[in-house]
Formats: sequence, structure tokens, C-alpha cells
Amino acid sequence: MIEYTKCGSNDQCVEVIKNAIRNKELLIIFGKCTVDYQGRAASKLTEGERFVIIKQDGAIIIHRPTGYSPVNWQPNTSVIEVVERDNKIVITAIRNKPREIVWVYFSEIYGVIHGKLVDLGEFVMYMDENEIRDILYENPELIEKGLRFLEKEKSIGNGYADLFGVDKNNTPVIIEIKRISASREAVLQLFNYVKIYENMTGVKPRGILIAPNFTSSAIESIHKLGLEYKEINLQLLWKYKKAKEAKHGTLLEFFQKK
Amino acid sequence: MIEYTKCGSNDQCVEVIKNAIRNKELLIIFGKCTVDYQGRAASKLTEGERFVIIKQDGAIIIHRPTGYSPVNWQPNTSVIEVVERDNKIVITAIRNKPREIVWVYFSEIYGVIHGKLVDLGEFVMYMDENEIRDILYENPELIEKGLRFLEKEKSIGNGYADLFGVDKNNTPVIIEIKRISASREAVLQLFNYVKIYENMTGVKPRGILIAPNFTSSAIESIHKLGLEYKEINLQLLWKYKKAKEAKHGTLLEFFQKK
DNA sequence: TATTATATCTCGGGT
DNA sequence: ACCCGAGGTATAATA
Repeated sequence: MIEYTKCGSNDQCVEVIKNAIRNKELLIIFGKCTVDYQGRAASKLTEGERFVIIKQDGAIIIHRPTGYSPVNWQPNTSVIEVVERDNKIVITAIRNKPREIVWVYFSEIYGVIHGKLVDLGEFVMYMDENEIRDILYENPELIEKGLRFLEKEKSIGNGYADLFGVDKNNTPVIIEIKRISASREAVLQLFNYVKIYENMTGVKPRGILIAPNFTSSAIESIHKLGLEYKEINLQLLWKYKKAKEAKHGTLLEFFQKK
Repeated sequence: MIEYTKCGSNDQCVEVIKNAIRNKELLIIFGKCTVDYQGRAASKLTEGERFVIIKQDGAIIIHRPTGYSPVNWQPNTSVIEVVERDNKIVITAIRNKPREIVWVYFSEIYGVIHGKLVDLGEFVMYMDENEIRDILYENPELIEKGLRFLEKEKSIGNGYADLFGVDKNNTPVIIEIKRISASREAVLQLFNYVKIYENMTGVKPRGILIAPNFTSSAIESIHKLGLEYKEINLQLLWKYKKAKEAKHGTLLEFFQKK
């Protein structure tokens, strides 16, 4: 399953590492190294103790002893090469599109973990933007009385508006949803759709930004650009979803039961 | 430096893990587990073989055997708790701001790596947006003859324009830089600054988007919104920087030498 | 393949 | 503490 090799000689190390890569095993190398990167940008990392993860699909992640983010990485490798040179073990990881190369120079390897992991587990994420969008689509009254949705992910210009519908006066409504906090960036996104829609159809639609909260400059921009916003409560949305899943009886009955 | 423990009993495992966390060591646990997460969103992961990294500052990263991205994580933990319950080893990682919890339930632990890594290395990144901005600031002729820059990261409204200056006619120029490809999003960003500047000063500035290349819809939007764009060559910028670093003689001399 | 928008984005810098 | 914007962002979805 998982084997640990405490590296004695470099030769032995290289052998273990090469075998693990050839067999597409998970491989983690602990040691002292420097790292170079060149591709979309370029970086240098001077010597220190780190660990390099090479996954079963060739993804490479280099971690320092602290912090969430890897210091260097290579998501899609086309070639992983391991050689000994100048008394260092050099790992070269090449990616083709875009063309990028990561070099790890180990002056010392403390140990190597390798083995095949089997993971057929299912990952499910709740309350991401898609789910919020779907709940709102099913329950337009959460936004405004008389609102009817006509389309999810409506293609407008080259982009996609989260929701599209008409209000009680049959005025088109374009809706942009943010799951956490809506900043000015979200306002600009919405404004873009509104403008393009107006240009293409000659009809000026309403643009409503929906989020659990808004930055002050977002609200400022909303006013300046003639848009609207509405705060939503994620927990309420969640209740609506659960009520719908329960499927027995109406929403009213559901909440009375609780 | 690094020690590997092949776990026999659960009790022994828990002891090793607790010690490593208490001593703020790097800790990697290999085994079969399920993972739950609740916080900004929520997720469930059914059983499979994974490894959990707990770093020396408490950052937690849970990786499946393939792919660059972790399946679950916790960047800033305030509490990490390890207990045995129902014959499972449960790791609970709590973050306070925002309030989020990750639970890992190990039904089996294959082995544990732990130890203190020392990493004082320096990481330097080249040709990120800051560097490009600085080179352009020093060399406005790369964009246009007669252009003079007055400010970097100029605060406009609630945001920041990359560069601000005046052209040969003393017309204000706002510049937005993208390091790789400029999409419509970048155009909107620039448009936002231009609009706000115009609103605040009554003077209509030029807005120039600068990037090594542009998506077709970006260029379309640029024309529609009355903005401008200019393609730059990163390698040329790099040469300018190197020339400046060389410091002996003029740019002309530098290029003649090559 | 290129483009678009999301992300439990993370992270750093500024106010 | 909030807000803003970059990132070698990666990743998924869509034309």
C-alpha cells in the first residue's frame, strides 16, 4: 500500500524514485533542495527542507513546511525525468501546454514514501453557486413577486448570465449571483450583460445583483450604473431546497410542521 | 528530521499524531478515510485512500491520489483535535474566520510521517504583473512616444489603476496591464476606471489596455467602449530590465553589445 | 481549442 | 478589519 524508504546512497534513492514514477505510484520525497521554474513566469527558490509530491497521474506539488499553497507545482506533466548530476538528484518536470518546466535539485534526500492508493470515493459539494442558482430558479418569489424565469445560464454576447426572466411588467431581468460577498467586480460583470443585451435587442433590461452581502463600493457602483441589488439569506435558500426534496405537501405545510 | 511510523494499533497511531501536532511538526497521515466539510460551503467525501498533510503552522491539506488540487483543506486552523471514536480516528480542524470545520474520519491508518523541516530559503518570482508594471513605468516609450507616467497603482474610486500619466497632448491616460491574455473582464476593469475618473474630474481620459495578447471579444469590447489597446512583448520588457540592471551605459549600447 | 466564470479559491497590500 | 486585485492561479463548462 505505502512503503517508506530511508535513503542511504543516492543510487538507491534514484532507483526507488524512478520505479515509483514508472509504476505510476504516489510518491513523496522529503529532503533538502532548490527549485527553479520557467514558463508563464519564472521563479527561483534557494535551499531548504521541503517535500515533493508526485501523484499517480503525474501532478507535481512542492510544499514548504508551512502554508496552504505549494511553492512550486506542475499540474499536467508530459515528462518527469530523474537523474543524478553533480552529486545532486535532479527532477525535471515538463508540461507542454503551456510550455513550462520545473526543476528540483535535491542536495540531500531524507526519505521517500511511495505506493498505490485506491480512491473511488464520491465527492459532493453543497451550496455552491450552481445550487443557489437552481434554488432561485425554482423559487423566483425569493427575489421579487411576479418574477418569472425563462432561462438559466443565458448566453449574452460571449458570456453567460446566471438567470434571465421577466418581471410582472414583462421587462427583461438579468440576474447575477454571488455566493459570498459581491464586490465591484460582480457589478461590472452584471453591467456588461445589461449593456450587451440592450445593444442587441434595443430593450433596456433590469439588472439585479444577488448576494448574501455587498461591499460598500459594490452598492455605490450599482447605483451609479442604474442597476439593482437584493440580499438573500443562504439558510432560507437551504430550507427551500430541503422542503422541495421532502416533496410531501406544500412549502407552507413544511414550515408548519417544523 | 523525518520519521515514519507504520501504525499497528489505533492507540499508538493517535499518540504519534497527537505528539506531532503538539510539537508543531510536519505530519502526513496515509490511510482510508471519509471527509466532511462545513463552512462557506459544505461537502462530503465517501471512503477512499488519501493522505492528509498537517503543516507546521497547522495548515491542513487533504489529497486524493491524483490531481493538483486538494479535495479538502483548512488554511488557518485555530484548533486541531484528534480523538478515537467508534473505532475510527477522527481529526477535527476548526477555523475561526470564517467559521469552518473539516472532519476526517480514518477507518484505517497505514502510516504516518512526521518531523520538523527547516526551510529558510528565499523565493523570488520574475515577470509577474508588478514587475511588468515597474518596467513600463520606467520606460513609457514602450507604449507611446511622449507618454509620461505620474503614478503607479493610482487610486481611482475604490480601486487602483495600474498606471496613470499624461500623453503628449497632456490628456490623462489610464493604463490597465494583463500579464498573459487580456479578456473582456480586463476591458471592463479599465472601463470602470475611465468612467469613474471622468465622473470625478469632468475630463475624459484615454484608457489603454496593455497585454501580450487579447481575446477577440476583448478587442470587440475595447472598440465599443471607446478604449485603446497595445500589445507588448514580454521578452523585450525583460531585455529592458536586464539593460537597466547592467547599469553601464545606455540602452542603445546594451543592445549593440549583444 | 479558446473563452468564460467559479472557487471553501489563497495571498498580499492598502485603507 | 474590510476591501481590492493578482495568481505560473486550477478547474469545469461551453461554443
